[in-house]
Amino acid sequence: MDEIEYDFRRLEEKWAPVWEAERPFDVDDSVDDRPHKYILDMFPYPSGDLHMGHAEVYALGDVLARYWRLRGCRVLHPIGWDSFGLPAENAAIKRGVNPRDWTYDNIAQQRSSMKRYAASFDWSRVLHTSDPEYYKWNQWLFLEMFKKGLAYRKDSWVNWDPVDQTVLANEQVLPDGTSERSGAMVVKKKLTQWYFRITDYADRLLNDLDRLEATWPAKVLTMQRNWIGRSRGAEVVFTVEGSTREIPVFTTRPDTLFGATFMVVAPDSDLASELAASAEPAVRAAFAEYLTDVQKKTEIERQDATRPKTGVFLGVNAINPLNGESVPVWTADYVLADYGSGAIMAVPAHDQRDLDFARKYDLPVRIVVDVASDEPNDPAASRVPLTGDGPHINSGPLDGLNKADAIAKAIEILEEAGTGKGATTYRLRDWLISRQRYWGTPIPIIHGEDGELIPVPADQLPVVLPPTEGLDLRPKGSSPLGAAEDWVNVPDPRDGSPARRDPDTMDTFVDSSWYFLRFLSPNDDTQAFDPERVKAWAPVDQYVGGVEHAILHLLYARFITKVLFDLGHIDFDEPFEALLNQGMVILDGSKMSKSKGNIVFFGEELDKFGVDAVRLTMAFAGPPEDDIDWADVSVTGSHKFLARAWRIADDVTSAVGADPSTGSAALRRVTHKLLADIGGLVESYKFNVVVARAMDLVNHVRKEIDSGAGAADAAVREAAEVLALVLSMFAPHTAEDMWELLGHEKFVGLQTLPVADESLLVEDSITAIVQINGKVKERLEVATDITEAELLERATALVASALEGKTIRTTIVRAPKLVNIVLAD
RNA sequence: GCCCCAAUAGCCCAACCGGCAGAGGCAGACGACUUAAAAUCGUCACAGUCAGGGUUCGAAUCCCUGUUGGGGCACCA
Repeated sequence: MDEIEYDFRRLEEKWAPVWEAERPFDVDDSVDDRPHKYILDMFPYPSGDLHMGHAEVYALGDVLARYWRLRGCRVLHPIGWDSFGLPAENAAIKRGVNPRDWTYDNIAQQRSSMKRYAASFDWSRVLHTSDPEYYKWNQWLFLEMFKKGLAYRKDSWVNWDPVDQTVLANEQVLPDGTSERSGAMVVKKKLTQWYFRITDYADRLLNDLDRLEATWPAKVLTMQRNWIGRSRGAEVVFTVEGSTREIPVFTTRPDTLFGATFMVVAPDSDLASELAASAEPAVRAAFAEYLTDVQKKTEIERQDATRPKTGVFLGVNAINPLNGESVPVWTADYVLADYGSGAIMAVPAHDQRDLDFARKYDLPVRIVVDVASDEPNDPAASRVPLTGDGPHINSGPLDGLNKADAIAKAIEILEEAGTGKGATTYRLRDWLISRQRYWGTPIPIIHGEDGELIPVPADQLPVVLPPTEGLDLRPKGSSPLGAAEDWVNVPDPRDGSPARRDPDTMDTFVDSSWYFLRFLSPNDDTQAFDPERVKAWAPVDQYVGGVEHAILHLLYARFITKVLFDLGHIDFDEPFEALLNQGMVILDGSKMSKSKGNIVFFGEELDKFGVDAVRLTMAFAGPPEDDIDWADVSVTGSHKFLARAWRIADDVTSAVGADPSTGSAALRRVTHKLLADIGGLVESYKFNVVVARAMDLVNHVRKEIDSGAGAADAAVREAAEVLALVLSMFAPHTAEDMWELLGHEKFVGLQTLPVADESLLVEDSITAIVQINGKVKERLEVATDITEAELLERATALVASALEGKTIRTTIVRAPKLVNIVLAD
């Protein structure tokens, strides 16, 4: 008797070298008419070794990649590294090593862990965003955008991280006002920086989310919609009294123009300074003092909506273009300089913030919408503004109209008079992409002595980072590259006169916003991506990654895709057809962290239970989007199941090709039911259910072998083969070995899943239930094609005693499953 | 404060269109094998679906209210 037992170490050592040598999952550029599927897992950042979060995402992504291969598709499943970024640089500074060495050492470690984990990646097309061969095309992309005016410089208030000593994009500042990277409280600084004009794409980025409704998580769609934050309304131009100076305001409620009793300008806006400058000295002093106060406030203080309103009168009045009324102009920090025009008309009767301010400074409150209510409607007394709908009053031409009609009418009047127009604004701001740090893609711009911005000529790309030798990488508020004299001083491409390179590097989110295209032709040194390959593979059919990128990375990738579409480089404008966000791996109800000491180590889990058991556990723990509490799952249980499955393949004694129709029909039904259901289950991400069904099949086969048809039955072989195929998605070593035990040639992962035989699924009898008043009373075996009349007759006969003396009010018959007899009371 | 999602056995989770609450696993009890243990194999038990109301012949499933947990947004005019 064969004494070999299931031993995950033996299987890993047996199969890893075979896959490494034969590369079954590499995809070449040959033409192939199978359907193509591009399955992409978010590529990792190389900080240390892989952790349990990686273990989850790469297990689940691989289930999908391997599933589509079993379905006969040609699958592209690449991997690479998002290897530029601050952590590398900070770690390098701390340890005195080169950020490049630190990064590539970590990549080497992660790469070997990833290979051990046996995800079916195409290892022939690995890319690292920190390779000049990659970032050359990042620079190309930047210049494409620069030429179209989509990359530009402006002087503005920016988010400054005082720890990392660099600017941050709005998306990198957390709601509490801290930096998502360093955790430091972000401060505002006025600096000239590079931006991408993402706001030009706000409408499309918002509207196109509708197309992703069925295939992206609702949560991500909501977050993106909130982030873009479109508001429709009107721009209304007020004029400063006794001057020609104009104050444009944005409002969503132009219908309440007659209720505007004052105006508010953001204190940190240019407009406020200008207005104050021409005011009398007392006002100037008061403004200066207020501005200083405001700028001392942290973001978190400023954003606290419950904070009492403060402000200063600017000493001027402005004329309401609709009714000619003169209203005072104030400045207050509840108005933001960088939203709308940085100024508002205040309608205290119908807006909470304006009402709070009016009450504080005793400004008039005028009701212009007659909101129906039983309570007395007096916002000035109740402190509650009237935000409902109703006929307008005190509003001249708008009187009697409801909200929607009054808004339309107000815009019409403004447009006719040339004092305003319908307008839309967004919460989304332009994407600030320059960073004052070393380890990133150099911005390929040369600053001429005359201040001109000159693109680095295409034949001089890439602009390669200078060596770190002699550079001080410590954060100091300006890019370390500026000190690399040999690098930064270059001849002006126009005439050879002295010029300087732009010393900043790009936000690493630029790198990751198009990497999915580079995977299609990673070694092409003539272009960023090959249009033929793009046509064959893109867009990505299935993207898999963490919800932490719900806004940042996904919004940027969508934006860049639309830019590339507009520039004619690609013919689609959404990068990711479907998105799966996996949850986190946690421990004992909380996030794993070094400081809490509650960490499960990736390598240790693999050592203890084996790669296959860990991967299977990731899939089996629950719905993929839920968090997995490692304390709640049993990797041992997974291991036991795999051993049980493997032994079945070992037990099979029938020959390859044995005709299953001669075998156990009951077992065949279970096997084929799984085959029939597996597609729907995997495609709706119910991997845990697939595993449960595979366990069920194992239980049935075991029973059949031990106390049924026996190991030689052909249906047992059929079930074992299906098991090997299904398990290849979760447990590649075990499945490959089972496939071999069953007498087949490698590779199980390149096989096609058999189609379910429908005729085996048809049951000829079923258990019908008999209810009285909706309560189950009896069960009976009936033919599946029983008629309603016959079913009712048999059911009635069965419960005859219970019906005695009762009046039947009605009967519900759902043949062949159910009869419900409803009695009159 | 506003919006969204969830709640099923001791635990993790299933349940197609409203039709017998249970597919699977963990933990548990018992048995077989064993000198014994582990491994293995087998058997068993356990909830009426967060609470309350409604619709329906019939509700875990649909509707309303609330509780708890999670997430998002939050001075964006």
